[in-house]
Amino acid sequence: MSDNSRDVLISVNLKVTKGRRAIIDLLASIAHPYDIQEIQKGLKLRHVLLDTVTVYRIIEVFIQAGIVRQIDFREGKYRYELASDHHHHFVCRNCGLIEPIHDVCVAKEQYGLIENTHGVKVEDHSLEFFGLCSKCRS
Amino acid sequence: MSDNSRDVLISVNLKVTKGRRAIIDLLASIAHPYDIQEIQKGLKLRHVLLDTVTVYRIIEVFIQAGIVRQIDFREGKYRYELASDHHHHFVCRNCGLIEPIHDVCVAKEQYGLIENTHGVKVEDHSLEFFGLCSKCRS
DNA sequence: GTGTATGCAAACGGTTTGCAGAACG
DNA sequence: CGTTCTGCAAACCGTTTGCATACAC
Repeated sequence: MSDNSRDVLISVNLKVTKGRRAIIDLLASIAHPYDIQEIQKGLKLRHVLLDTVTVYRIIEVFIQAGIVRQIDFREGKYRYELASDHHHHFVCRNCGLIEPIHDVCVAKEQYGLIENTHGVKVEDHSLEFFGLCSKCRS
Repeated sequence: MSDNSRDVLISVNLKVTKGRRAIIDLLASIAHPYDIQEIQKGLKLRHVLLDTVTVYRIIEVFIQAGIVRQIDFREGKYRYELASDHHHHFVCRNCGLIEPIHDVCVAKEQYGLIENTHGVKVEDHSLEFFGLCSKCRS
């Protein structure tokens, strides 16, 4: 288990447990957001057995601490990824392929405008693109 | 019931039924997206009684037809609004207030770039902002 | 008349809650 | 050692499915 996971937890004042460290390591290693089941199975491959409920609770704590982001791909469930690595996704509506979009985020540039116009404080946003992947186009 | 609802249904080749017309009229009248329960209750106030399942099925048909958009505010359920009126939303993470954001949509401008870079066809996107509303800031 | 839309009952999947025991600091 | 985290069982809620009846075209 990486030293990084311990450091991350300490930096946000969370207790260091085996499950929490393993989830941070797992999320740091994946190419696209995982749902709760995938996280649990990924942990199992790493010989870390956590109850589904525990995974939910750890993820919830991580979201509150701001180190994990909750993502919706219109599947009727959420996916999760580390918040540190800000980017968006393209989701194929036919085969479900998920592709990270690493281009400049244009949404953040709008925060100031929205805050001034509406008197709110913007902290986060969701931005996902939907359509057909190259395979499903043909 | 408005003539508009009949016209909309005919224009997308859907059968004209009382429930479908009522849902279109309802969605055309609301200031922010409704969830399934709110739609059903809103219909009840208009003396249109539809089973929950029927509301789900009508909404599903409308999404396929492209006249309704599905929206996620990280509540564990979806909300719906007419697709004709493209805009985004600000959601207060404390009190749940929903505010429409009518500024220019910067996400659509990215479609071409993403399509060229990733070889996909972008058809739609989600873009919602989260934070604290003016009341909850203080 | 034919095919689709609706209502009802039941199932389903993701998520949350309560409580007792285990582990962190 | 006190507080927090975890596991287990059960409940919860949004959503989907199967089938019989009613309605649109």
